[in-house]
Amino acid sequence: MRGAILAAARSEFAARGLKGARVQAIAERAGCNKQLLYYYFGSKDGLYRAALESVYADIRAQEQGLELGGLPPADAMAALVGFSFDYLAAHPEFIGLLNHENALGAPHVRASRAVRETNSPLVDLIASTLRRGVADGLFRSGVDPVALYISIAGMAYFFFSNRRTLEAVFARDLSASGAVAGYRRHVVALAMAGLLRCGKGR
Amino acid sequence: MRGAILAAARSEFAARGLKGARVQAIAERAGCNKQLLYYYFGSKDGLYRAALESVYADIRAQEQGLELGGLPPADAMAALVGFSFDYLAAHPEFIGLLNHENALGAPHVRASRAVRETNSPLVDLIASTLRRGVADGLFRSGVDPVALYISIAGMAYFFFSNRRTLEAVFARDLSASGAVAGYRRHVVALAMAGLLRCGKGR
Amino acid sequence: MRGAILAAARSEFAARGLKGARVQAIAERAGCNKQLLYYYFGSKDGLYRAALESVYADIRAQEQGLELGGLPPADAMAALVGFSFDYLAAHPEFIGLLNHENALGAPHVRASRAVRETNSPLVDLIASTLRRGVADGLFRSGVDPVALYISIAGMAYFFFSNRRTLEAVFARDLSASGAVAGYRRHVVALAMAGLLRCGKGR
Amino acid sequence: MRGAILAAARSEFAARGLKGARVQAIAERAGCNKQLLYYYFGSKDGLYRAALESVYADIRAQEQGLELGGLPPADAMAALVGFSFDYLAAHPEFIGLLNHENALGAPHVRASRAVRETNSPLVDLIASTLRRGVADGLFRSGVDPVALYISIAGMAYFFFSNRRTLEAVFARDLSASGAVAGYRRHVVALAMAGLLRCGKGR
DNA sequence: AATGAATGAGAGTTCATTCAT
DNA sequence: TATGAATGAACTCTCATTCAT
Repeated sequence: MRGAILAAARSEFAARGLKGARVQAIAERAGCNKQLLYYYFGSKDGLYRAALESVYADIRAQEQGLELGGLPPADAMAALVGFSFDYLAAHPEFIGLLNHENALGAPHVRASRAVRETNSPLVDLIASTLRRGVADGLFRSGVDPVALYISIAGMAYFFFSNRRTLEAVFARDLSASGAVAGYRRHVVALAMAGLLRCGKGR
Repeated sequence: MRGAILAAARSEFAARGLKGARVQAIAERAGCNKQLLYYYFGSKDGLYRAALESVYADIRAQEQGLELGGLPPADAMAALVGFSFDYLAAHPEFIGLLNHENALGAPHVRASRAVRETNSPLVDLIASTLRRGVADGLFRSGVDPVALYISIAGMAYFFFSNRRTLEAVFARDLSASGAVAGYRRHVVALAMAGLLRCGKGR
Repeated sequence: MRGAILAAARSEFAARGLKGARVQAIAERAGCNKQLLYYYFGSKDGLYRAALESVYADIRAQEQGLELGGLPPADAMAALVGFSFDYLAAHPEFIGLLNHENALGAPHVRASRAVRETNSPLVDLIASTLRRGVADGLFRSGVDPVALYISIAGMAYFFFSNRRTLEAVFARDLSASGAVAGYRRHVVALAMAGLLRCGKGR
Repeated sequence: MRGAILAAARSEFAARGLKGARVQAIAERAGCNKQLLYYYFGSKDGLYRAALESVYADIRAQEQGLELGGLPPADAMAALVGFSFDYLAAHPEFIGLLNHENALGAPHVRASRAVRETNSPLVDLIASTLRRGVADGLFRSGVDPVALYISIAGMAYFFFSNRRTLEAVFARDLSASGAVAGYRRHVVALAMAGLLRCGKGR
């Protein structure tokens, strides 16, 4: 039951934010009554924090499953870009929660030790892959791994996060599987071309 | 007074979204009382729509001011990337409004003819610049202008939109002017390197 | 214009009562703006009083037009009953205004000299007709003219005033002209039979 | 508590109508806070419907308690007229609710199955009593029972419903117990005389 | 673990009315 | 005579939360 409440909370908070979400709606989705949420999580805010931590825990688990050390740097980097894209494609709730949390100024993420420690493994992975690629004479040097992570994630994140307005202003269906796949190729190509030294790897 | 209300609404809706924003707070910021909002805009929703259209009208005006036709393709493209970045840096309200609108599924943007017709000029500019660059043998061919716009905008948008959580998980200050300038250089470099054919333009 | 406002006010107050009526709606019906109502009538309440007095003035004028002195008592009485019925049939606004005024405890009617003096002519007419009929041996004696007026008016008033609920609970259309005419015959017959001494007049 | 709210609602809606009634006032009369009304009845409108149905249920119950089958037709009819009068005398809330409901066009009564089925027993009682009286040669024939019900009820209803304006225009106290009793006698006499064939029953 | 009853705080909206022109 | 701008006062309704069971 606790798990069901948490899952319902993730959806509801992702869709409507902390204040916009309705305790009643979460209870209904979870198939229980409101008071049980208080029994388990103390308050709406407590439930929100738990939901937020649970999505960060999930992405951390997935990232730690990545085994790219054995791959050549270019393949490893392409896999990383693809993973970032695919994870966001598969987890719209993660995007919704982050957007609302950022709108609030991210106080809960700041306050949560568990969350703060989440993304480091991915940046480490990027840093080491970059180093290997530079050492091989394959990648441009001087690329900041954090900046690279942000730009790679941003290309995918913005596509999914702002899909509805983009569809409206460009009069394009960006939800069709073909459109998503096409954009994924574009992102991987742009990122790889942006990293590779000329004359190499193509 | 009407203008003051609209400006206050832009801030408040950007910060808290349609439901989260308080009519009272908007009135206070505008220096009038709540009822005047209803007098001018009919409802909270009507005011929200007006605020949304006003920010789109603003960005359209700025984009139409861009005169890149006379520049060489590479310079034009670099200017475009820079403009996208700088506009978002200067207009956090635009980001806030868009995020909340997307969280709702973008019904107001869909419904607004004025907004739907907004972004085309920029994509046309990208498309013609790309064509010129490809004709010069400078840019890779086969790049979709809409995808390119989304990826360029996304790199900047995500940085500003998710700055707070990124600061928390990477334990970095991304708000310092140096950090912003550094990331801007990264984005321009990555985008240009991603577009140029090798051996050209560098 | 003043007349148009008054007519609009009669409809609106009849339909919704003093508090339920909207100043804005009255102005729209009259084809002017709200502020003009204040210019002419000072306040919503002042307009209400004017509307109330105008309908009472109208019914008084109509009643005073009745010339029944020359008719035989039975004919005169039948004409009176018919007139009461027909007036209410033709003036639903009168009914609406009276209902709402009574719901308030009739403070405006009490306060208005003009209104207080309205109905006397009709009761005088009833009283004299009754007297003549009793003198002729035609009518029962001992009938109170005020009570008679109330019962005669009530039979018609209730029919028109409560028509909608009566239609619902009796599943009958009471608005068709046949239904109204049938009920009118019933009322006249019942009243006349109730007044006549037996063996007389039939 | 639910019952207390319903009773308070009956008074308040009867006195001021659906829109005129104040939720706050109902709550105060019931001795609870506003929100509890919403908890039990969902909305002001829902509470209004419940109040309306409860008064109809009450009058139905009272009517069904009438046992007139064993009385001679004239006595039965006189009892019926008296009952109608006395019920209205004792239940001013019923009158207030009906007046306001009719002013709205009776949408709630129309929509409520429970209410629509209410009044039939009384009309059946009138119809059978009329038949018995006609068969005995006592009553006039050709009297429509529904019309008879409306006229009988109307004589009483109008007296109570419009008492305040009648008092004002006739400068009479119609609220004194003597006045009410006198009018009651008048109504019973007029109705019975209106029904009886001449030479019978007197 | 689960639920009906109850409440304080606050939100959006409506409306009569006034003022300046 | 006519109108745009502005406001105080209320009103309905929603919501997170608590308590007793």
